[in-house]
Amino acid sequence: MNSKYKNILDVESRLSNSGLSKTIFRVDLLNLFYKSQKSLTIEEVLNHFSDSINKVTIYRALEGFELKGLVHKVPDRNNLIRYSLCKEAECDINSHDHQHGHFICKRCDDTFCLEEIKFTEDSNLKGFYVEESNVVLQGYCQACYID
Amino acid sequence: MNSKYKNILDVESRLSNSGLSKTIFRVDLLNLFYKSQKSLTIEEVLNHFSDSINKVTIYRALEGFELKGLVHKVPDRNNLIRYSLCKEAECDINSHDHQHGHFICKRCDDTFCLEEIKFTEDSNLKGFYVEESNVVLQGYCQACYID
DNA sequence: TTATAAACGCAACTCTGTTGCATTTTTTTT
DNA sequence: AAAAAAAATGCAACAGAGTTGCGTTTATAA
Repeated sequence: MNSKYKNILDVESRLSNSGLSKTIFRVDLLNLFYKSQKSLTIEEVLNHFSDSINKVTIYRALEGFELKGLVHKVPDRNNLIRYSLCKEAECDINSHDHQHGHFICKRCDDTFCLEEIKFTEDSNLKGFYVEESNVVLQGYCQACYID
Repeated sequence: MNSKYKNILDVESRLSNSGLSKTIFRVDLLNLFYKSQKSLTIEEVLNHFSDSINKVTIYRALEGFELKGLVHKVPDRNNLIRYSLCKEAECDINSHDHQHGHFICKRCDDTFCLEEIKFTEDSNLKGFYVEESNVVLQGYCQACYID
């Protein structure tokens, strides 16, 4: 059993367990996130499917994935909707729990999840009830940092 | 000399020192940020001026303010353009230097700057050249947290 | 296999933000 | 203080991301 096949199995069970239909497109879409291991905008998803999928379908699929705890929105330099895969241990249908950071590249505009960066909540924060925390770094990623 | 008058003087000199024209609108706009001490969207600015100012003028004024280091963009829950006042000590025409955090309320969608939250850069971050860092917290602000 | 529910595609639409250009206001120069 | 130059403003038209409604198709449950 190769890793690709295993991947698809995992993906299908994640969809089923979340109460989402296992359509060809949704399996491929979730697999795309697993394979690319990066955050994606709607446009990037559209390009990957060579415009064979309607953009509305993409918006709705990702909206559904987010609701079920499969993906989460990440900040985007151009204020676009951008999603990243959730860790199975952190999120589910009931709640998202993200403590990791994000890095936004100022040149390629990509957003990366940084699992090694954790922000520990300061419960002394007066007047704010904090549910999620998120560190956003900006700069240049390896590919774009040529001085 | 009351505080309001003093405020306007400061505002006018900040505009002049930045090489911006002291138009009635721009003085009022910068003053609005000083007085309200919160982040503002274009819509909120439009409402404040009761639509007497063209939206294009607001976009361009804030774009200019940002370029000169007077205001900075802050994350917005609805992916809108949202600005907050810069500290004089931190930013100028040459560069923005923000180390403070932001809190986004999930109910009123407001964004607050949290000066008490600092994120210290981790220079061990492999493969990323970090220029700016920003902590984004989400939850409920005091006004909206009614359990 | 049929009934029910979820997902999809299309078209039209809303909304935020942008661009070009003519006009006005501010600042600089003489 | 007047003229010239530069910056700011308003209008209209536009661009692009994201949304909504609805009829059709596909998947799931009975």
